[in-house]
Parts: sequence; structure tokens; C-alpha cells
Amino acid sequence: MPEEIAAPVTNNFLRTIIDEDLKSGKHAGIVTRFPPEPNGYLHIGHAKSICINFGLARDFGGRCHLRFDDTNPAKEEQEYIDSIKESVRWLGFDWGKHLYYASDNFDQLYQWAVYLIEQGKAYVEDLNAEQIRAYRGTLTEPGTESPFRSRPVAENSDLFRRMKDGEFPDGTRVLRAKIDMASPNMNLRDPVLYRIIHTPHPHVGDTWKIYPMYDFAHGQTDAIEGITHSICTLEFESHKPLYEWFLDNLPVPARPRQYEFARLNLTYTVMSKRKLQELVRLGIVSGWDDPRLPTLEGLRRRGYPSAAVRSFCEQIGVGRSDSWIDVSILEECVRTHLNETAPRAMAVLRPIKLVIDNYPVGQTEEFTAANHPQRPEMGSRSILFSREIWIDADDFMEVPSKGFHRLTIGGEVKLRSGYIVTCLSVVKDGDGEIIELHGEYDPASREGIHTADGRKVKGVIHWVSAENAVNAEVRLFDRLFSDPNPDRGGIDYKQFLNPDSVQILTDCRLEASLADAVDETRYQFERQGYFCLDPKDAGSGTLVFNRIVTLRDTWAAKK
RNA sequence: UGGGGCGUCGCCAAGCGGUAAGGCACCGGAUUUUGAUUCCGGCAUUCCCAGGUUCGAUCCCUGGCGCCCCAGCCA
Repeated sequence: MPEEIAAPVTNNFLRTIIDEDLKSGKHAGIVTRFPPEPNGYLHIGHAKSICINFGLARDFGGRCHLRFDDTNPAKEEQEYIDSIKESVRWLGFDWGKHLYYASDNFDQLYQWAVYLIEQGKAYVEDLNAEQIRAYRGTLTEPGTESPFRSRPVAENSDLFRRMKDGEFPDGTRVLRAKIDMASPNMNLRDPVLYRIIHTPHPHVGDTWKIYPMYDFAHGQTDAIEGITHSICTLEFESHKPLYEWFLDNLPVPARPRQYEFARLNLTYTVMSKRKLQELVRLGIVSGWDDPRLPTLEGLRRRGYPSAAVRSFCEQIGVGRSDSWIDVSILEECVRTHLNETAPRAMAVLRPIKLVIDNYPVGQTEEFTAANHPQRPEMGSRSILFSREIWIDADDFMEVPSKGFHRLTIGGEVKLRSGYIVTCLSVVKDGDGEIIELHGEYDPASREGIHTADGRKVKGVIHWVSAENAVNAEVRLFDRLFSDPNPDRGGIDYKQFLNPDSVQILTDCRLEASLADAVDETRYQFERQGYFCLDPKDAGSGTLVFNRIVTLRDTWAAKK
């Protein structure tokens, strides 16, 4: 693999903070973490977080942990744990021996909850969820203290122990921190610390009947792991005072700091777990790895190189203002990477036969075609020329539109790596559908794009010999939605589904060398785009290609 | 309407009191057997608005305006 394209490293507020912390000696080294809850599959938004956390650790000589924030067994599954690990690896990051689970700290967390009770800073709540909500007040009105808030310490201790022992059913009691029911910050109005859940946990099984809430687990876990910079998204900002309250009131071994950045929003797609889930459940997409989805498994199956996803994450930067990134930036990163690395090949997606009448029946020739026009070290391959060849329907127009410089009747065109040919006639069936084209070639035109009389041929088209072409299915993917922001409120996002987000072409003719296409290799089908074998459906003699992304097409854009 | 945060080119984003980096997009032009690539050139007298402080402000102060987040026993 070629070396990673060095992305211009622009400064950002996190780098500035870390620089200062290191310079001032506040930290000798940095420790970050990527802390997904294993309740679903990762998507490109997570990739941003992964690149930030692992990238910062890499750039500043620190380390980054992979931590499963598994505090809610009702939503988590082993399948997600496995998928997440695989996706992080695919993205090219390595947590080494630093794989952790919040649930590994359940004993410690429980001890700390007991400690808070003993300090008179936590109490067992008997009010139900609905009552708790009512007592919490509103954004503009202070809450009301629960009648159980002044429960004696001994009673709290006893009740909490019995909650842990599984004596009470789900939802009957919770443990709450005693902070301030009148706080303008809702998170400080006696937040719930523990709830009762009698559901087996994917990592710790059925040892626990009570589970800590995110707020009671995250900061403490950061402290236990020695995280120096706990980086999360903006919506956790109002949790920071709580995060710090626990660090202040518990005998934690370290003092991590939380920093927030703006999460990634991408146009023409949806990112919320709920919507992604619905697309899968409704069968609108084929699964979590559908190549049109922004999931990491989807992008991977689509053929996006992980290096391109990484450079995308570098390029969009990290800030604190809400932003919408246009998907075209992601696509451009993919093109940039693939242009340099992908071997070229010729593939006719919508074949029409062109018969070269002045080329002898039965004769063939082998031409040499470079695998990459700018990189001779990538070698070359031989392609077969014969009397009958396939060309793309898009490259022929009986009545050419203005500016069209491909094949027309009476017009000439250069066959890439081959001869100049002229089309002389069209054969149609009764319905007026084109059956085949007839034409002639210029034997002296193997090299260059000039005719014998010195004219320069404007068009160059791809083609494949009918003699040895291989058949394949090619899937052309496009954006899943036709609106830049299908996720906007008020309207059902499914209204914006792009009806042509996938086109399956089953009768494609590819150059013979593609019969040996390799799984991990991305090819450029010249003049069309980048393609790779579908990792799921290709194999055992069946060729199925996915279009990763088209080539830039200023001609099509102009039309 | 309580609290917190954000507002620099079409989209991101540097800048942190000394006179607007970069990327993507876009527009020209050159090279090209991919209408691709590459290459050159252009692209914010101006930083949400209005006042103020200062020799000097995108950066400081005041007041507006706009957008986002918080009322899960989700994370």
C-alpha cells in the first residue's frame, strides 16, 4: 500500500489544550478513549470520534483505549461488541491491550455508591418514573424535593443492598444523588445513579440486578483508566458539572477532564440509530452493511478505503459549532485515494455490439494497456481486439446532442488503447431498438488520436472484445436520499428516499483480466468510476461489482 | 421565557489585539489515447448586527439578533 496521503494538519482547540497541558507539565502524556455503547453498529459519525481520539493519542505520543460503555443490558448485545471492534480495526486503529468494559468496574462503582449513601449524598427513591418526572420541575421552574430524600442513611444502605440482591422488580426503586432540586441545570436535580434491571448482561452475565447510569459510570471509569482527556460530543456539555460533581465527591484515583466537540452531520443521509434501524427493519436497505448506508460496515462493503475515511475525518476538522458536511467531500476523499491506487480496466456496463466490417473474420490482436496512466510501475496487461466488440450504449448517439463527442453515425472515435473506428450504420429491430452497430477501423491508428490525414479525434471510449469478454453483475449505487437533509424535522425522512439509489445491471461485459479480480482490489473502470467485488455476493465464479463512486464528470454536470 | 453553547467565503476551518491560512466547491486557461488525473490562475477591504475601548479589534467590553443542547429509571 502506498503511504498515507499526509493530510495538512490544521490546528484545533483540542490540540491547543493538549499542547498546553503537556507544556505546563499538567500531564506527562495523554490518554484518550473511544467509548461506544454496544447497542448498534458504528457509522461515519463514530469514525470522526475514533479518528479524533486515536489520532490525538498517536500524534501526541499517548494512548487510546477502546471502552465499551455497557451500563444498560437492556440494549446491548455481543454482536455489537464484535462488530464495533472489527470496525475500529478496519479503520486502522489499534487499542493494543487497552480494551475495557465499563462493566468491569461495577464492583468499584457499587462501592462508591455505598460511599455516597454513607456521606448522606445519595438516597433510595421510591417514587416511580412518572412521579420523579413531575417532581423534577421544568426548564423554567425549580423541582420539588422527594419525600424520600431525607431517608436515614441506614435505611438507604439497607434498601440499596437489597436492590443489588435482586429483591425488587424493575422500576420499583432507584438510587439518586442528593444535589439540588432547584438547579438551573436539570442534570443536577438529584440525578438517578442506579436502576434495577433484571436482564442478563452481554459481558457480565447475570451477576448484577442494578446498573449504574451513564453519568455515574463515565467519569469514574475515565478516572480508573487514567484518561486525561475525555472527549465527547456537544450534547454532553450540560452533563459536565455532574461529571465533575462525582469526581469531587468520590475518592477517585485521577482527575480526567471532559471536552466536547460538534458531532458530524452529513448531507443526503441519516445517521440516527433509530432511522438506520428502521431502514433495515423495513427492508428499504438490505442490512446494516448495505453499501448505501453510512455505517462503517456499509462503507466498507461499498468499497470505501479506510484511508479515505480517515483523510475525510482529518479534512473536516474538529470544532464546536454545529456543522453540515456535504457528502461530496467524503466522495472526493475516496476519489483522491483511489485515483492514485486503483488499477485501470475496461468494462462495458450497457453493451451494444459494434461490428468492424473491414476487420477480418476470425482475426484477433493483443494490445498492451497500462494499468495506470501516471504510474508505469503498476505495470500493464494485454487486452484482446477482434472484429466484434462491445461498447457502451451511452457512448453512441444516432443524433448527437450539442457537444457530444463520442460515437455517432459517420463519426469517428478512438478506442482506448486500440484503433480509431468510424460508425457507418445502425441495425435495428422492429421496435426501433438498436441491435448492433457497423463500422470500420483505421489500421494505421494504433498509436495516438490522430487520423491518417492528421485530424485529431475528439472522443476516446472504452470497449471490450466480444471474443473473450466476461459477464458480470454491476451495482450502481447512488445517494440513499434525494434531499440534502432528509432528517429535518416535521417531515418523514422516508419521503426523501431516492428511488434510484441502486441500479443493478446484470448483463455487463468486462475485459477478460477482470475474471481474476481480487477481493480487496479496487479498480477504476475507465471513464466510469471505481468498482470492487462485492465481498458478500461475489465469488465461486460469479462476478458482482459494486460501484464505489463515479469519476468526476464535468461533461455530465454541464448537461 | 431557566441554564449552557455556537455564529469567519457556497460547505468545513485556521486565526486568540497588529491589519483574513488551508481544504472542498466554483470560474478561467494549459497538458492529456479516461469529457478522469495533473498543472497554472481567479475566488472574504472583510469576520451575525449595533455601539464602545484602543494608534489599531474577527479577536476585549456592552447591547441586540439567529441557531443548537438540557425536563430518560438512554448513552
